Amino acid sequence: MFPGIHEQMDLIKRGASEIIPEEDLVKKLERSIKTNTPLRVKLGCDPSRPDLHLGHSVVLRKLRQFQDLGHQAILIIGDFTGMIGDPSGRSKTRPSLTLEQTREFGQSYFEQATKILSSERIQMKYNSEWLGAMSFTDVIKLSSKYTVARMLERDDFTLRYKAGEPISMHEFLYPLAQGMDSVAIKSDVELGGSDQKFNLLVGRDLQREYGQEPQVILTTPLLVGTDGVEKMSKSYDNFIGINEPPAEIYGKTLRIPDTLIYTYFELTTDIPNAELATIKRQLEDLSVNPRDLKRRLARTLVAMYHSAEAAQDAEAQFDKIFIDKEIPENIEEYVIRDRDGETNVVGLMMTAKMATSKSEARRLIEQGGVSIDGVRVSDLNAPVPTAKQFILKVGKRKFLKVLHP
RNA sequence: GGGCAGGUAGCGAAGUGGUUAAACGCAUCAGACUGUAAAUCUGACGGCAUACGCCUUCGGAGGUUCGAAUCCUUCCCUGCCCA
Repeated sequence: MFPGIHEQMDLIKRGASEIIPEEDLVKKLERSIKTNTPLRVKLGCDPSRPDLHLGHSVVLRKLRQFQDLGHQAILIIGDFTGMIGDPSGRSKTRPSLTLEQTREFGQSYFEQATKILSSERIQMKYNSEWLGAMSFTDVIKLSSKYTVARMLERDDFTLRYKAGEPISMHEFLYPLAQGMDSVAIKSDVELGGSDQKFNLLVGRDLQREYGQEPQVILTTPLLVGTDGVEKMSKSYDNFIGINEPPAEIYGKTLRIPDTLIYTYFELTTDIPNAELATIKRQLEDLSVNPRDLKRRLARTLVAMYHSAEAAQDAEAQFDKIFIDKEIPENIEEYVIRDRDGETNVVGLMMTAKMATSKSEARRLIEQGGVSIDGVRVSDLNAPVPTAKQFILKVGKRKFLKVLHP
């Protein structure tokens, strides 16, 4: 029923950043094959940000591979831990959420995650189920199992501590809470981004404390965002969301720096290893224009989250707008209503939400960023055209079809 | 509990009574150049006013003053040291 051990390890190791300890994973797999029992593979989700992006997809795809190998995926929605906010990689305390908010986000997270995961061999659990049931006594017992010095080993804590930045007590509880998740579901393997390493290791310690065989941890690299500098994250606004429309995914992908092309192919697509090697070579010897590889990457991603047709479409639209400088086909429409505020272009931009203030609208016009039906608006007092409908373009990529009632 | 240092625009960081809507850097946005890449260059970057100018901002509240981010009182928040 399960593929052979080498076949499994090959797939599992691909794109993994660390497996700790690897020999334990081999042992677990061997036993799984022998006893015909799937491994319980855990992935904790932080529901504080409800929109999944390619950065999340890296580890989700890893989980998917385990599913494909016949193992059991267990998605933990951290509704309870979401109230703490994971301090990983943060230089600041995160805002805490209410249980209700995290629940809501959790549901949406699951829906999005299943775009990547298989609907077979998957379980979803909210960790409030067991964490919420713990008494203060339980929490004291739990915290007695870890020392302050060990907590401070964690890079981000150390950095913050040395920099004189605040660290709240409850943040120390986060790794412990996450570790309890592993105890609660008796996980064999836990996946996470490489910034999760510490938390995942705590899970091992706690399982041992609670008399279980420690989980193996597998970390995946952090995907660099579209800015080419920071890790992909909503708060840096450098993300490509898996729920975004085809045109967005396509356009954003084409805007990533060339240096990321290979990594994106490697971590976010299913392109076979042999192809990957070719791409790497092409990028190195420049036998292919990097732009063409990037276009392929963009098509691949749109196809993954939408469809092959959508990918073709997105590319055609893109070329039309940016290469032929034409206007796209499906533009949002706006019907003029408030005639007082919309006698000139500046007012129209405001009410149609193409600018956040009149000052901004003026600024955009002054800088030559606004055009109507392809003609640059140069007059700050330019009246709204009387034509039945016209195309308002702001910046490079914001279009609006404006209609008179 | 005591002592000290801080809280300035998205972030970092100047500014200690008036010419400060507030230097500078980063981020952002627009334009040029391009492959909507990177790099680079130019400009903008609180709001309202085409401009003059006006209004609102420097943790919160109150006060002193012709005038405060800058002085005083008080409250909230943070870090460090001592106990």
